[in-house]
Amino acid sequence: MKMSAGVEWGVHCCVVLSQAQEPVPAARLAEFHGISRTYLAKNLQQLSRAGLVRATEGRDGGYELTRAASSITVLDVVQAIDGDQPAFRCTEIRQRGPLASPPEECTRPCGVARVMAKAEQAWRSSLREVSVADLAVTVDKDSGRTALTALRGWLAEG
Amino acid sequence: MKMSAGVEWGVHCCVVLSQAQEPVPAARLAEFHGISRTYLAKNLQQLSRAGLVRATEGRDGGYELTRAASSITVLDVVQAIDGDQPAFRCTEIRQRGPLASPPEECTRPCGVARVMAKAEQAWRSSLREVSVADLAVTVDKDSGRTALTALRGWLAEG
DNA sequence: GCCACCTTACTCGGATAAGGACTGTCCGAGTCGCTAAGG
DNA sequence: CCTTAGCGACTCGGACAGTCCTTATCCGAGTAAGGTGGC
Repeated sequence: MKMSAGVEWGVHCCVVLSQAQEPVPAARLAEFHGISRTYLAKNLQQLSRAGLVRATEGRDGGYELTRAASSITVLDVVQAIDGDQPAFRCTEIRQRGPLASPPEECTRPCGVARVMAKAEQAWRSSLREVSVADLAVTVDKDSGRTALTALRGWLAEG
Repeated sequence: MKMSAGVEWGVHCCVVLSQAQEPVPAARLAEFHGISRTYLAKNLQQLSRAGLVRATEGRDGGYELTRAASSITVLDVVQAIDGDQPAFRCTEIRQRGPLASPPEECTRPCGVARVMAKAEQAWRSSLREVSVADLAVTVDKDSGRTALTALRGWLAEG
């Protein structure tokens, strides 16, 4: 099981955008993180489709958050980039083979699927508890309260 | 994010093995579930490497659980087949770019990685709470208390 | 001096290749049970 | 009748292709700002 690498970029980009007062171009976000400009664009498109960020075209355009960073959860970003389909997909093998369960007994999901679904529910709940704004605070604390100030300064340079 | 399809097979196979009194060949497990015989063998090998099942060669050989079904958790099976690496892998992008964090500030994992790790911890905890024996009971209940009896009868046929 | 238009440069978006992982398959090495011959 | 050697068949294990998804990249359509010319 592997999560898309773009998720990490997307989350960090949202943290950066939470500190910006104006649209930030994708190229600038890529430069800040030292990552591929073209591929990051693809991930930002997914954030845009999910409605987390708004894209402004033309000169002085770029990306900006569509709502307050405190109301964007990490789960929102993960699902926007990595998809919202569950990791475990039941293929209903209980209905196959010589002792297949008859369809009338299969009104509820398979027992295995229920266990997996519950675990993923716990995973999503944990990610839902943390917002982009929370992350920004955490990152700032880890740096000794200097990261956000430096970030805002760097953004103003552009 | 997608979990290997073999996980579903592995869990169901463990439930079957929990009802067996003698080794069950891979071919028979595949027949029971109506799935590919050759590919299932690959997944069973992973269960064997993880020490969850024991393989007996030669005639009347096959697979059997190495310990009580009540002490084999769903998490054990998932990690045996899908790997035990975390879904989220931090690439430390905080240490890249023009405002890279100096290494001396990076003694703790990145804030984003910590959130992801906590969520996966919750996911693993949920899977750890359910054993293969629990699953067998669940499957039996869903079938109106007929599945396990039928399964044991089918196994005895061989 | 003010307004309208045009040019320009910059932005995103979707369509297009390369790589890697998962899926699926095969055949060979090893082992156990059965059989048959001998004592 | 019991022991033992040989045989046969069955088992798993690792090595080998096919296919899908993720990763990575490019170029074109659209847009807003800024400059320029006219009024």
